[in-house]
Amino acid sequence: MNIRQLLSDKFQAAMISAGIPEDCGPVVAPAKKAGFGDYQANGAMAAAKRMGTNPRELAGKILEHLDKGEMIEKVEIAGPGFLNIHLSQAWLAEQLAAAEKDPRLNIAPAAEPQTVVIDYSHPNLAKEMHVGHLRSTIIGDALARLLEFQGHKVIRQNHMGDWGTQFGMLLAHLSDKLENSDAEVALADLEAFYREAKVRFDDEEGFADRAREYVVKLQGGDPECLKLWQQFIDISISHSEEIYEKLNVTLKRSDVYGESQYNDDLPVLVKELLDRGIAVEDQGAIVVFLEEMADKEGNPSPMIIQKKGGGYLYATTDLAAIRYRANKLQADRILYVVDARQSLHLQQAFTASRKAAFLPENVTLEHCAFGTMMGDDGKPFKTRTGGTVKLAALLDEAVERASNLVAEKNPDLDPATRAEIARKVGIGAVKYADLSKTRTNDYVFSWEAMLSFEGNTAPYLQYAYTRVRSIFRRAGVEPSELKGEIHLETAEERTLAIKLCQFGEVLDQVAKDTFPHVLCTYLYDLASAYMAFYEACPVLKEGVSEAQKQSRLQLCNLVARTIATGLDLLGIEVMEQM
RNA sequence: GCGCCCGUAGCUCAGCUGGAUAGAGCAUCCGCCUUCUAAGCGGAUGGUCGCAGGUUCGAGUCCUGCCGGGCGUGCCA
Repeated sequence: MNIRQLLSDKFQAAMISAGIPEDCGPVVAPAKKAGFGDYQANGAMAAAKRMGTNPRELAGKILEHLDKGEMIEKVEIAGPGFLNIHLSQAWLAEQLAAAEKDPRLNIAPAAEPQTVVIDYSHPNLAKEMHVGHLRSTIIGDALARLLEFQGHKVIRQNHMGDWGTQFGMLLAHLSDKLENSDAEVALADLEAFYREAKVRFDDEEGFADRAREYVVKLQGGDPECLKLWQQFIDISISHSEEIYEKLNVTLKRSDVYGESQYNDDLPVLVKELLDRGIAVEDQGAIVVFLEEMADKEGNPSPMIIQKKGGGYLYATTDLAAIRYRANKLQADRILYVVDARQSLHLQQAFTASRKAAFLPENVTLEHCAFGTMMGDDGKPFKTRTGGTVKLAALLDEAVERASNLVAEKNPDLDPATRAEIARKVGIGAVKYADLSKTRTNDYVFSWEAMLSFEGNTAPYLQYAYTRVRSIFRRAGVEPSELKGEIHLETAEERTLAIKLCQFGEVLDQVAKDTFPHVLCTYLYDLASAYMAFYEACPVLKEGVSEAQKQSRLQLCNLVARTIATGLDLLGIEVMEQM
């Protein structure tokens, strides 16, 4: 259920009946301030300007043609031509009752389900996952969950960096190591392994040459070499899986479709582009010149797809991936949850793939860009010594910090429960801190802010959830036993009711714009509205009638379910107590 | 040089297709626990929305120019 859409349709229809051109939108939005109704329609003023008439009069005319239905209680004209919409109390209560009965909270699955490919996480197998992979993994996973909930077919693509010249050095080193141990042991610490290989590559006589031989052998499909490489891949993926597990991320081994998968297609693709005249040789390299992205002087933007020496680049792989996703995977929509700094490269890949007609025109390519994670000092997030922060260490620290706080707030919990709560709170805090910021901006990673548990944080939402659950425990009632109508008597109940009813339109918006922070803001507003309700509207206390109690318990339950569902779509867990 | 992004309260951030008096949280100050978890609630303080023009009934939002910061920019990913 999408209130905004329903109102937009109604007002659009009224505007057309009133003789207003169809391309004048109704501009419906939730009311900006208390006292301006629940929603407002601001389209009359722009329309009046277009038509050269008086906006207030036009607003009145729209009202004459408006079908208020069951939904709208009244509409008032205000100021220069604002239409302040008051929703019907009975209608709101009906919607809540429907949500209460519906496992999906009255959220209908998408009318036209799409196949959505989401490219996210993409760790580099030569290195352990570090903070650089965090945002893509968290944001991508949230989008995957949300689109899936909406009924779309989501295909996760973990475009792992499992190929490239650095593998020569790694395989040469691994080959030596395997004389004394097995791969599992040799690769227990990927970072150390990488460093050792790098040192040998730089310093050891003859090693660099061997590394280069391995590259050639690997690319030539040498079985021994492929076997080594496969072991490397398997163990590296296991490392990533541990992180995904800790992070509560849905990526599985079967979602891995690494760069190497496109190897066979690269020469084919380059040849095809050359044959079709889309790519040309220039200074020894094969280049696609994109006039579509030309600069002021008209110089086309160059995209190299094959190096002078014959090697391929990630641009080549990206083109192959687009073709694969659009055609083999039959995607309607392809999302790239990739660092904003790669914006130009992706634009080039998108433009080139259009130019080459690698995908049907109606298939969209969307760069869901995100900014850099910064430290408290405003510089890219690093360890004290300037090193890369490993994700495993970061997550452990989050849980440990949360554990200390849980122990402080609630010392009576048994150790096992405490550990479980600390895990959910710590991981949730890290994820929520990231998801709640506009993804395109850089963001400051601060333990203090995310674990202060105050304001717009995961623990605040989790706490709101436990408050509801606590009421049910105390009442000795199961949500399924609730009965009677929902009454919206106080201002707090009404505010809460409207918030609850807005869940659907928020999900629609996030699905469309791919900005998870919009969902976070919504959940925070909902939790805040619940906290206010909690203070003002007793549920189990003396003097509360049975009917009122039943009504309020239903509101409580809807809050809990909406928060739990919303957080679940963000990949964050809730708990019964904290 | 060119391109993209950012600049909103002391700090961290919202502000949706241009709309009514620019909003939260943190910090600071003042209140609220014998009753549903105070990881909470209510209130106060705090902003020439980087600067200057322009578009119009109306600009934090759109356009132009400048200032400041970040990132990217032909053979890494």
